[in-house]
Amino acid sequence: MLNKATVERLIIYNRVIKELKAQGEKWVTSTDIARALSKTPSQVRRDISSLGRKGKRGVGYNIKKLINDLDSVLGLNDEHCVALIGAGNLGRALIGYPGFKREGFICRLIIDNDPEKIGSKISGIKVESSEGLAKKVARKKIAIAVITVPAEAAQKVVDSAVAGGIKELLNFAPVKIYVPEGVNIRYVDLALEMENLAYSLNYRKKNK
Amino acid sequence: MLNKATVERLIIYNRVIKELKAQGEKWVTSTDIARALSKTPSQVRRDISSLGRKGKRGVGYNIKKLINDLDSVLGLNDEHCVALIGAGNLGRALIGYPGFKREGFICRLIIDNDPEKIGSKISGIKVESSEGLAKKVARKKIAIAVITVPAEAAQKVVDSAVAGGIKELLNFAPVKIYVPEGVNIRYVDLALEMENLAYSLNYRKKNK
DNA sequence: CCCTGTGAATATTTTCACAGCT
DNA sequence: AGCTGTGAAAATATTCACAGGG
Repeated sequence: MLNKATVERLIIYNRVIKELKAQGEKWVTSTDIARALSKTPSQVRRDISSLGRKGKRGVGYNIKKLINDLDSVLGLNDEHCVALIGAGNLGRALIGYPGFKREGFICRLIIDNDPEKIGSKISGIKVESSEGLAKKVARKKIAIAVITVPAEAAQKVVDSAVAGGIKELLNFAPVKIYVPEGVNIRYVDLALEMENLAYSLNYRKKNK
Repeated sequence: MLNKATVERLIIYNRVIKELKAQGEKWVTSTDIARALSKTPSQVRRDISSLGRKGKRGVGYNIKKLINDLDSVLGLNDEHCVALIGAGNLGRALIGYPGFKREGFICRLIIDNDPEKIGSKISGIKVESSEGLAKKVARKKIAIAVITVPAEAAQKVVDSAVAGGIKELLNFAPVKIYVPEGVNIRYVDLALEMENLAYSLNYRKKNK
């Protein structure tokens, strides 16, 4: 298991290299990648060597082979079934996001408890209530749940999703969620991002 | 300047403690906070002591004073003027997000180049084109820009925003943005989040 | 000669462990 | 007795620097 920071960097390397491939490049060096990302070449080499891939000394990495390895390690060769839990503005924005489908994430289930939304369709998928969520998730073999419900509803829907067998979650609700050992939950917290900016703004002001 | 990881934790401590305050608590210990966040008490104490605040040995921290210090260090006592650049689904979701205003972030400028949107109002603010963006930003004394334009437009609007004096940006476009020394840009990258989940899903599958 | 792969060195972050105040 | 504040230790992460293959 690679560490979190390494995986995040590998994902970005993969993007950059795919960009180069699209431009017709065949080889890339650690220095090229590093420059595109404001990292050190040494770190790029360390990260790539953790994949086991061997570059050619004096030349660099073969782009095609490197992308193969990256896609394979990162799990981007298969499609992944996703459930969207919470069909508000944010949820709808995510589903409509072009990178979503392109990278192999297929939304197969949309859940919302607003009676006005239940039964309507979003991007061709019918909105269902959270009644029997665990079963719905299991039946559709959902692998990833994206949580965009209000904070107070989040723990409950996560519990149901986990009961339905989901082990990978992306949570947008600004609240700490407890999951059993072995379940992976990532947080995207917009207020937290904004507050980070407020901190550095404030720091700047105080130390002017 | 506190390090990034410490600031992120302090922001969360602040939330947890405000919650406790709302429940009528007057004192909190490092262990209480740690438990709510799955961190170690030792780390909580280190983080809080980096604020300079002194707790009471044998008792813990006075919640009211601690919140004061946190709000003051984190810059949450003042309001911050925000520009939303890109008024698509995601941008509109952000502006409508309740935590946004509550935490003191006021949207004062909305930019979009879709002719259908220009002149219309979102949350009471008129949508303007990106023409003369630097001046618009400077005139309204915007401190923070939230970038939700498509990837290919992102670098350009960031350049204008920075030319207009903005030093704090939150970027949702899935592309590396170059900013001058001294400008702070944070990334929220939904595809990256999803790909992280794909990695651990894949890892799980391979090592079953 | 150029660039990788990697041991060793360095830097950073987290945790331990305990003295000391209330 | 209980919990903080903090040196010191441990664990992690990053960078240096160079041997060695193409």
